[in-house]
Amino acid sequence: MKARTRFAPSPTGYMHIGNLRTALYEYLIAKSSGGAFLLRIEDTDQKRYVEGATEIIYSTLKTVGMNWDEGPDIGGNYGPYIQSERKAIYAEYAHKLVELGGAHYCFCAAKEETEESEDEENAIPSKFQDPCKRLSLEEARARIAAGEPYTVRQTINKKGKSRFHDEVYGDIEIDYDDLDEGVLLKTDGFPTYNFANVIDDHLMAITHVVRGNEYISSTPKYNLIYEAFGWTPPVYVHVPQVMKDAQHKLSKRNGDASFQDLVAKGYLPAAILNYIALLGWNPGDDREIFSLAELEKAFTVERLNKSPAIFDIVKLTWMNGCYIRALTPEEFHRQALPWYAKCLTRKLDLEMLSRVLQPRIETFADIAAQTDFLEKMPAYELSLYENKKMKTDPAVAAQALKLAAAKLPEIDAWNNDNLFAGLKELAAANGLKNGQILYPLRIALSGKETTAGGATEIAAVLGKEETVARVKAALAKLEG
RNA sequence: GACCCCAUCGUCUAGCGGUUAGGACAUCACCCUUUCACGGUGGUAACACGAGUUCGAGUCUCGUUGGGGUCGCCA
Repeated sequence: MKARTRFAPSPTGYMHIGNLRTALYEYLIAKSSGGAFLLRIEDTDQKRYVEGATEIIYSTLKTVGMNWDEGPDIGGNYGPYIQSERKAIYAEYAHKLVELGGAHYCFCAAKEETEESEDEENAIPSKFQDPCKRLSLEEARARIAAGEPYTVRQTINKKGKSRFHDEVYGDIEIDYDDLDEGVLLKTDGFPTYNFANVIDDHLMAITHVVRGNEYISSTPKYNLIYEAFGWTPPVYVHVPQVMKDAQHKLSKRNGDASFQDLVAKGYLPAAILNYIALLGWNPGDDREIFSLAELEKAFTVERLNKSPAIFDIVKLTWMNGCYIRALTPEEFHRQALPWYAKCLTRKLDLEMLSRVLQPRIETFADIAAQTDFLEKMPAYELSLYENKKMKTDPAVAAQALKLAAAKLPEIDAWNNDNLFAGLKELAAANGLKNGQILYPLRIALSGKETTAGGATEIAAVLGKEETVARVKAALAKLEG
């Protein structure tokens, strides 16, 4: 069976990780069955609309390669795909639902927005009992005709248990008495999510509804609407939350990273996508590295998990390192260039630098910390030359650097292999261990005990002139 | 508060009645090595608790505890 799924975000700002993961599962369900993945913009709350949010949604999906088959920008046979353009459709179905007995007109004033009072947490919400339910249809229509503002509110008269099946959570049973008669069509004529999602999913022939498990409790209400219209509900796939820690879910309000933030921090879109796929899903074997195409092949809803998963930036970082190392050297260099531009102005052998950095960094943001000494030689203590393992101290360093200062200008083909061979030879000729010459040289060139790359690699990146200058400066410091 | 959901190493997870409870990240040790990193080897580390069912329970049932969610003219 070819599945039709939809990603239906509301344009309220950035794209958060949990959202993207939901989109991914929707995409995978559709694609693994040879079906269609569509994009629908849920902008029925004009108060929350954020300028540019739709573009973020488009660009995020495109960046990770999740292309949609139908959507606001490309159209399709079930449009329009922006809810604000479907207002008339919802009104039509809302009135029809009233006639079918699944809803009623309501003239109650909107519930006032509760101030953030200190006892808000202690307040016990009670089920709303709508007095308008007793109004006759004629009476209600007369008031509407008279221009009175109204809403369409769901009518729930059923008794007993509502049951539905969820692909992840299994069979769920909720008492009809526990369901709220929520507003379906607002005073402004826009539908609420509770109504629009049912109408659209049916009209757009959606077969699988994938959404956060916070919707489990209200799913029976949606089923009642499907039922009233005589429609078949979709297959439900409720997915667990993506958490920041055991208590809090990942959210922008807590300052948690969005997809855009992660990319800006030097994470590769493919790595982010791979990581979040595994937050709540696993292939059943030990594989962890998946491209989107590979996920399409391996994905099945049966292997979706039902417990919440904590987003672990440390593991994402490791995975990003895997993706960075898997890049071709040319591609790595191309992607590193803008990061170099941010922190380096000196003339350096950047291609050599890329070769040094690629196996050592986990995110592109690591570049700055790994290269700061290249830009400007930092101040350092003479005691840095003291190293037991390398058998060096300031005296050995002075001797080694003096030899190096004489040797380095003679090296013409300035590359790592030549430098290393030359200095190794120099050490042997003078009865020194490799480390006794290379370790002091690194200090002289970097002012650091440890660096990405060895002494000769740093020299290769710095170039002959700067290398010789730094060695001379170090000698002066040692003898000073 | 009512209702719903969840519960294996610190984290992501495998496990679908019989396992020395496996893998990955992190962490520790060692090896490799011009330091670092990569890579390799090995170690520490988990079935929330209590009853039941069963010859046998991480796996099934019930309860307890803990956590999350819903109860908006937000989605």
